[in-house]
Amino acid sequence: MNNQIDEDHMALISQLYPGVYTQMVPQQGEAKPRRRRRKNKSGEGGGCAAAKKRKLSSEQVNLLEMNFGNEHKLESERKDRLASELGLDPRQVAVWFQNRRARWKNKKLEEEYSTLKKMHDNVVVEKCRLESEVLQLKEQIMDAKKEIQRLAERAEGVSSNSPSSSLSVEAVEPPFLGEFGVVSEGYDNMFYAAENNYIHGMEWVNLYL
DNA sequence: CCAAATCACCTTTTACATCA
DNA sequence: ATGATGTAAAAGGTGATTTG
Repeated sequence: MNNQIDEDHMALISQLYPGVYTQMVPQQGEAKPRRRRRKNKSGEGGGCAAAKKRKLSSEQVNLLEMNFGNEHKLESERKDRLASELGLDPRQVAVWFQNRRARWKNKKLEEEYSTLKKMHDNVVVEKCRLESEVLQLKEQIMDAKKEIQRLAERAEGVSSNSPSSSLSVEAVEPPFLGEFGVVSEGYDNMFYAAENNYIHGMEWVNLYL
């Protein structure tokens, strides 16, 4: 791949002549505020030997990770011990732990969010299921109502001289259908709307599972 | 000292452009 | 036309600094 000199060269060109190539790159994503990169203060060509030393070795990181696994907090005694063990400045160890804690917390939050989202999605699915169940039950009630009506009419026809026809719809309906009667006035549209949208709603939800 | 935000730099990936 | 190569920009990762 590219060597360091080439990369520095590229970086320098893009820094000194922003826009030389950018015009060729078409829109695509749209809107991209980007932090411009500043080069080393010690001048581009030079080596600026000392103050660099980025990137810890994998051995160092492994040991740090092990310690972080045991305990996220870092008492100064452990910090100093770790630092000498790793050949690092205690300050570096402290910074590493700070960054690690912050990034661990972020990760944790993301996991928590995705768990909650899954739970929410499941609740939405369950809600749809219950709504369709309500529709089904409502239909059963209507059928039962019709049946009662039918039986009442038949009974009326057979014994019209009977003084007390306890099978009249009015006599049976109030205690049982009363609250549904109220519901059917105001909420019918909602339920039917739910029925009409039911399949679409479910499919939409499934996209997120 | 800590958490949170941000910076600075490095590496990798992506999207094009150019060339053989 | 097509695969290889070069390049800028974007995205991702991480050590370090600043701020409250």
